[in-house]
Amino acid sequence: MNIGEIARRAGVSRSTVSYALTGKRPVSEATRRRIQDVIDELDYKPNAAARALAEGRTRTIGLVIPPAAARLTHMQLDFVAAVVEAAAKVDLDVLLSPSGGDHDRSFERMISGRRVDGAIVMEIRVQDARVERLLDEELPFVGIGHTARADRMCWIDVDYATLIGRCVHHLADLGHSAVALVNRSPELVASGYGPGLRAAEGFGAAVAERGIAGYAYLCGDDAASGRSVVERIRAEHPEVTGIATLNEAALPGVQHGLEDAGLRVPRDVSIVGVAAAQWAQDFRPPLTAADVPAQQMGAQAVELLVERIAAPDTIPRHILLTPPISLRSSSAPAPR
Amino acid sequence: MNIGEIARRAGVSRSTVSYALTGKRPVSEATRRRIQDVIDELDYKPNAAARALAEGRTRTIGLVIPPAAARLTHMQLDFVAAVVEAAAKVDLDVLLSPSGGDHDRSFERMISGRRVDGAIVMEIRVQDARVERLLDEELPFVGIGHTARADRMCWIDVDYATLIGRCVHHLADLGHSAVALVNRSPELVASGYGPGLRAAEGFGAAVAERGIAGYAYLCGDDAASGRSVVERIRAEHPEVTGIATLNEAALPGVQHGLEDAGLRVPRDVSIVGVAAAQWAQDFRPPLTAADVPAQQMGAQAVELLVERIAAPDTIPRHILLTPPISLRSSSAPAPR
DNA sequence: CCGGTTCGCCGAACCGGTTCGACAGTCGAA
DNA sequence: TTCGACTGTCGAACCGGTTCGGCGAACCGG
Repeated sequence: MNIGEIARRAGVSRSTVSYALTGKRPVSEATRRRIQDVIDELDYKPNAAARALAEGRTRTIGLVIPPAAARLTHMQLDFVAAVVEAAAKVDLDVLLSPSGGDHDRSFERMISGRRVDGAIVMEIRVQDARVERLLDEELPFVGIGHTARADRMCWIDVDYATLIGRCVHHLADLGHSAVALVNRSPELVASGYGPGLRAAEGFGAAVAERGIAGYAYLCGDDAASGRSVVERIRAEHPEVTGIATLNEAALPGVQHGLEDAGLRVPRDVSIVGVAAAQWAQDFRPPLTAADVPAQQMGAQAVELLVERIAAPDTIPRHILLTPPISLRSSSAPAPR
Repeated sequence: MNIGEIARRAGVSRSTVSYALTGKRPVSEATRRRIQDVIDELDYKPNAAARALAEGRTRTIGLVIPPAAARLTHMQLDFVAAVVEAAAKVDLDVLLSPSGGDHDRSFERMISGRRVDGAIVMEIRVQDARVERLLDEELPFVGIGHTARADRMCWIDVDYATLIGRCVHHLADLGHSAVALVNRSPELVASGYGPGLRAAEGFGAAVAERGIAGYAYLCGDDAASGRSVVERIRAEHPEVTGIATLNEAALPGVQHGLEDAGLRVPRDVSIVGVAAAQWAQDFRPPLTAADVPAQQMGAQAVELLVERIAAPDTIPRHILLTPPISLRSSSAPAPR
């Protein structure tokens, strides 16, 4: 069931079969048919490893996701699904590597074993060892998020500073005069997670601009942490009536916490977030949020990567997204 | 940067380098060190495609997930994460293929291109073309769910019939005398999705056994469908006070629908489900549910697959899980 | 001192494709 | 009628590893 077998049965040489298959050189219609018939009969499919070895490319892209320990947010999940789908559309396979900031075995295998033609790396840090590694392996890649040295790489990112800023403005417009930011986990932000850092910046700037009180909180990416951050906010700044967040995972906990404190959303406290559209809609009450277009980002990431694989030495392109805020039911005028 | 280069620099033959690397034949300590030094200096990593070609195995497993169009449930998500993690632990890479009941290009590439040593196939149907394909390619695989001819393959499944039965019994124990089943989508069940079929069976049996009224509803896998199924239930059988479900995705909608009807959970209506533990906990109110141990299933699936790759001709093993129901706050005695 | 093991390494073949140079045959133009 | 171009195919080399048979040297006991 290899190419030699096909060649023998069709009475031609192996190279002719190869050319008939790839179309890289013309083959007469008659032989092409004869070969095709044999192929159909045995339903032969070329061996991927052999082809990869000879061609020097694998027709596979790597997708580096956060380690399994940290469960993916809905946004990330939608993104992964979109990447897989977009890749399938252009006949690329997707190899998964669950790798954190430091490159581990899985990541290393993927990169230096040349198992992929390029990679999409999620959850980029401001300083990211994986990016350095990819740069000096000269493997094409696209980051979801960007490092401090943004010009050296292709990336797609969401403008968290602006979005969180808009959340604050939205709350201020509604009359809220004391708001809190529920950021991502301390570890993540400490490790230089861009969205966390930029959300804090954007929050600070917007709060200052509007002259309202703003308190930034870090919060673990889980419901329990969400609940306890509400307790802290209530204890330290009971006057807070608006919450802006990019921490999806904590939100159910935040909700529980507010309930425990006898507070209703949005009557007593408004919540505005940055989240996956579907998820924001299904939240109760439906969440006023900047809907991150994760599917679109996934498709664009693949597009960008394919482009870069084809032309690795061009100037890296960047895409910075700033989706509008969708008004839903979780925000309302401040109580008085 | 290939094995020949290493060999030349270390002053040995290519085969010796190979043996030093794999340990498949003894190499003197002195040469081993010399080779290792060269390898470290150039940080050489063997090319995966070449190795795969020569060895006849790829050190990669395939994970066949439902197509991206249908978003994954939390259960499935946890499962995927667990598989990736478990695979990484034994130095296996994971190749993703989003493929529905009919095998498509991506699936076909994976299987017949021999890109993987084995596969884990999610969302198995009672009759599944992919299973047939895998069987006649003689590629080791593990199904999540089982076909009508269960003995021919390895699988892991959740005993939905029993679990939904237990949900009914739980509701009956609480005094509910009219209950409804919110099943998965009509298309899915029509296509022979085992859990949907067996949930209906289990529901029917338990309802009959307890002598209570039971109504089975199919329901799309999304919030909107959840809302409308509640409307239908209210219209057709207003006496229903208990809902059993395995449709995670519809549940937020069910919740909204009940709210719209002025009904509170669990005061007016109890809900019992089969769902991912984490998700059930974060639901509001926390969901009484049979917590499907998705992480454990993922790990077991990998384990089973590895076993099967090592010994393809043994009798297929099966694992049927029946996790206990965790009591949370969504179920309560029937109102009277 | 000799014959048989054992140890350590080498060379060649192989895995299954792709690709390049060459060559025979046909055709058209000079 | 000859020469050049083009078409269709072949053979061989190559991609970068693994694996097997064999060979020389060291080592052993008799």
